[in-house]
Amino acid sequence: MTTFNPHDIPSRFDFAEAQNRIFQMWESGGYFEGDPQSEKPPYTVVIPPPNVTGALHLGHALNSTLQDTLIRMKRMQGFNALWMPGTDHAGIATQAVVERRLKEDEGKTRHDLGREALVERIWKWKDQYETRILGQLKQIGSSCDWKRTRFTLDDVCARAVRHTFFDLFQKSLIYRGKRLVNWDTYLQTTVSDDEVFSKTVKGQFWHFKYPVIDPKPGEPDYVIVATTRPETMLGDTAVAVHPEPDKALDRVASELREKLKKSSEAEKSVVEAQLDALAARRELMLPKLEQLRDMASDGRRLMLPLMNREIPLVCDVWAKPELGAGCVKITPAHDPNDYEVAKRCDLPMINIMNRDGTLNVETGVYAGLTMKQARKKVVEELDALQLLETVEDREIELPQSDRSKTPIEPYLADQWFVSMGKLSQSAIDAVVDGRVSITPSRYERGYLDWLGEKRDWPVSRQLWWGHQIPVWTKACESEGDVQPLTDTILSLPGFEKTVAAIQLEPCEETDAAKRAKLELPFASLHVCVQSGCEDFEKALEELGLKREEDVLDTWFSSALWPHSTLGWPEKTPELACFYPTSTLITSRDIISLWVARMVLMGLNNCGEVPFEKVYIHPKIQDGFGETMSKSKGNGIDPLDVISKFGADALRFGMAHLCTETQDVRLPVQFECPHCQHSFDQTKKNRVLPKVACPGCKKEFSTQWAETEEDKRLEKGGVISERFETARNFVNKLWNASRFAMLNLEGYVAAPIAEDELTVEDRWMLSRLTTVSRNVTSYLEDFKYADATRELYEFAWHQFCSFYVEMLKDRFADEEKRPHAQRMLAYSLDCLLRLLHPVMPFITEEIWQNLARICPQRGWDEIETANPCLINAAWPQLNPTWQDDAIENQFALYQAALGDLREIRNSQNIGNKKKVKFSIKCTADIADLLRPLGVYFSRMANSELIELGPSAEAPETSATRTTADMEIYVDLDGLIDIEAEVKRLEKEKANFEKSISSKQRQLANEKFVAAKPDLADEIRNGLRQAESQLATIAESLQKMIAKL
RNA sequence: GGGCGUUUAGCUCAGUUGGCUAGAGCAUCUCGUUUACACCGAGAGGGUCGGGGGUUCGAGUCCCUCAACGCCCA
Repeated sequence: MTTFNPHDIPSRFDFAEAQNRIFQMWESGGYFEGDPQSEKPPYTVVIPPPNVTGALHLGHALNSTLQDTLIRMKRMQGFNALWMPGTDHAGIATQAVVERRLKEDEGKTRHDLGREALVERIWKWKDQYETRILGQLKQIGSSCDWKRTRFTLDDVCARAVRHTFFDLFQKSLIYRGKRLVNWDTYLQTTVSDDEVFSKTVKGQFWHFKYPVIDPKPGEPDYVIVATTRPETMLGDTAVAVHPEPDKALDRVASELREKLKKSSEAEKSVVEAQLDALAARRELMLPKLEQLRDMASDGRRLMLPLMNREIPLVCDVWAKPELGAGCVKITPAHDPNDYEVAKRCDLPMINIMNRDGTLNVETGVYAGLTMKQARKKVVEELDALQLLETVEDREIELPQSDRSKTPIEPYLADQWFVSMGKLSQSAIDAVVDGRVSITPSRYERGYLDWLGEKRDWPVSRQLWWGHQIPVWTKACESEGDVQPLTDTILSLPGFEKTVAAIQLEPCEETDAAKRAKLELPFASLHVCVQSGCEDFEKALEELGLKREEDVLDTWFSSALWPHSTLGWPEKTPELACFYPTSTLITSRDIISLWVARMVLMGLNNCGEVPFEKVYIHPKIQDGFGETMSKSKGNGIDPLDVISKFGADALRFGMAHLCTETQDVRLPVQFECPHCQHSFDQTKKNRVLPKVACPGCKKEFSTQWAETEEDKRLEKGGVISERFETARNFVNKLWNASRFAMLNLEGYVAAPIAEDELTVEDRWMLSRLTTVSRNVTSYLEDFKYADATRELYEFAWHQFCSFYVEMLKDRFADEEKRPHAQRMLAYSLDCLLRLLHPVMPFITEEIWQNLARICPQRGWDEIETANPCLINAAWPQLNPTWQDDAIENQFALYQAALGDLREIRNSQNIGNKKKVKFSIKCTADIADLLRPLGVYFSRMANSELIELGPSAEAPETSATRTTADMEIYVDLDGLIDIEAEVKRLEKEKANFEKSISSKQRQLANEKFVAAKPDLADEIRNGLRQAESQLATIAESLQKMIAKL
């Protein structure tokens, strides 16, 4: 072992060198590992698995920092801590990225490649990004149990998914049915609602006439319907009118009147005009609307043009009497609202579209046309038939797929659903009765509301990347086929209830004749097979059953994450030890998508909630309040921040900004790679392929660089100066420790003698006690910003600025030195422990350096320091050290020092010039100040000449008055009278302001009566302030006389 | 359209149950290299708390309202 010389410690912490070394030391030492056999109480956190779509950004860095801080504290507190890492296969997102690349690079679609080859490519992508993501997490310092890293599509998770699916299938909580889904015709898949965004585009509103069949006298020959999508009329199965047009119009009118009451002046006229129009419409239209209603009730039918299909006129509340002609065409298979109408009115649903977005055989001569072509043809032909009434221009909301950026078509498809009634209720109960708590509690409501809807969860996705649904299906042409097939399956070798489960799905079309016409089977037989029964699967296939091609929604596997990662359904020691987990830390946008589903799946599969606490952390925004994302160009890579400021600074900065109510706003800067100059990103420059540095004028490239020329430029970093404060703090801590080690030479371990404790020692112990208690409870309550603020203030402005400064004098004194060294070692030791969860690297580095100089430390009992800080004990100081009297005593000294320094500054006295000063105060105060008097010299280069009631102001002096004392600084030959007059005048004004405010309050009889105690306090304060003002006025007089 | 949140110093944020002159970091200005640290030290200037109204002896804090911004759900 080389000898350790503290003089060799550099004045900067070389984080780039240290981080990897320290991380490897932790990892190889097994410190990250949770031990299922441990006697210690478990504490478990599962990571929200990042998507393997791409690299991590600062939002992940925040998320990881918070989890790591918590798990590190718990580990130090003696828990058997486990932070379970992993990544998510992210179904559609990942497949879309790889498909897009395939298209761009090779001009191929997934169909050119085939399922197997595409999935293979996605695995390659996954491996590449997973490595990168896990690397990023490690760089941040995440103390996950990396050996347990899981992936939502790996074998362990796959078994859990299959087991869950089988269980739900068997309980009939999974079923197949037809539903209207968001269909992406480009990716040929359904997309979930949250993957759909609306775009406002200019469109048209066509009004068509549908002839009435056999109108009675007085009835119109046709009704008028309006649509923004004419081609859908091919699938119309009804026209609806409102059942109570009168009441409906009344309701609209009363809503408008409500709105009018709330309207600002500007809006009022608009609303009034709407009301007038409504009244006029009522006058004109109501009889016609009522007539239509009566026709519908009477069973009048319409002839759907072009298709020449008879369709009914029905009554339904979806029709809006306040709009158009009051009639609405119903296309159940291609509009969500119409779909609901069809269910209410028992209407047929005609699917007119193929999977690729072209029209199908149901449309007859239109089959094969695209939607766009069909629209043109339909309009032209209706026009030719003189059935086109009018066309209006109108802005329409067009739903688009977030993934492919193409329009969404509502589409009726076979889908697997999870029945949510019971499952949702179990998750609602868990939060209501407090088995799961959500912090901040305001997020509970969204969770409960969402679950309360109990909408069934469509889980099939027409993708290739994911868990393929483990169901084999065969259609039974007739009723007679069902039993034999069932019997055959039941008699297959290996059939057991634990291996396979059967569901019979009768055809929705109950009319046998119609089924025959549409070539529909009588029923479908579904067999769900457990994992590990390949032979049985084969046997099914030999019977002609085909496996479902769809895969499961990615959230299905994520929902199992807390128990699937621990090996469920096997009864593993891990599951027994670490489930339920302790805390989940995540962001608010996936509370319903993920958190709620984990709760209900955890309850279903394990009978216990998956976690006790959920902490929802803020979101990261840029300086403009916009969410960061790579696609906007304002995204910051955590690695850029780490390479510039270090992982500890990134972490500290993140935690420091993590307050309860606010999102984190982080102004984003470019950093010039040529001159390191950094400058703000603007909405303009953040999307450019290259940017010129305003400092050195040289250009650098950005993530948008595409041309070879641009790519040749050096790439500029994207960072935020928000982390400077944290970096400075790291440096401060580093140097304070360096100083400590430089002064710990000759340290001899021994218990700290209480009778040797000085006032400042006891102050430090009191502070340490309070700070460690506060930091502990802040972190337990997820108040990260409060915890870091407390640590920052304490470490910098108390430990460094006062305690360490004061120790300098004591180190110089051979006699006092050993005690001072023990105190310093002890308090630094404690500070390092407290800071470790937030700043693990630098604290570990200092800890190990410190151990080389003082391997044994302690208070009354001396112990050999733990080899690593990562699993050293969390500080638990003796609460009796907390001492208000000592802290007040110290505050007196700090107040006097502050005044001294201010006088020196305002008098422009150079640091090297020593001044003399006196303090006039009571004998009691003097006793309190005396032990600290010696430090005025070091801290303000000032010598305390006299202290006590008899102190007097020298002939030429500057004066400062506090509640407890008057400070006279002897400025013989130095005084700047004008400056002193100015300062005193300002001081006087302040006091006058304060006095008059107090007087005003005391003159308020009601206040004095209501709060006598507070009034007394103010009265005292007033007396003091008045006496101080008198002193100031006197000094001011004297000064003015000298002018 | 509904819900939640935010608006405090040039910037990023604190501000407990309403109560004495509203705090911090960065930035700015002044002074300063004394045995850790210029990624440092000392000090100063700077805000009437988004607008309006109300409750109260007293409002950044409670209530109403308007406005802007952000997120979630329709």
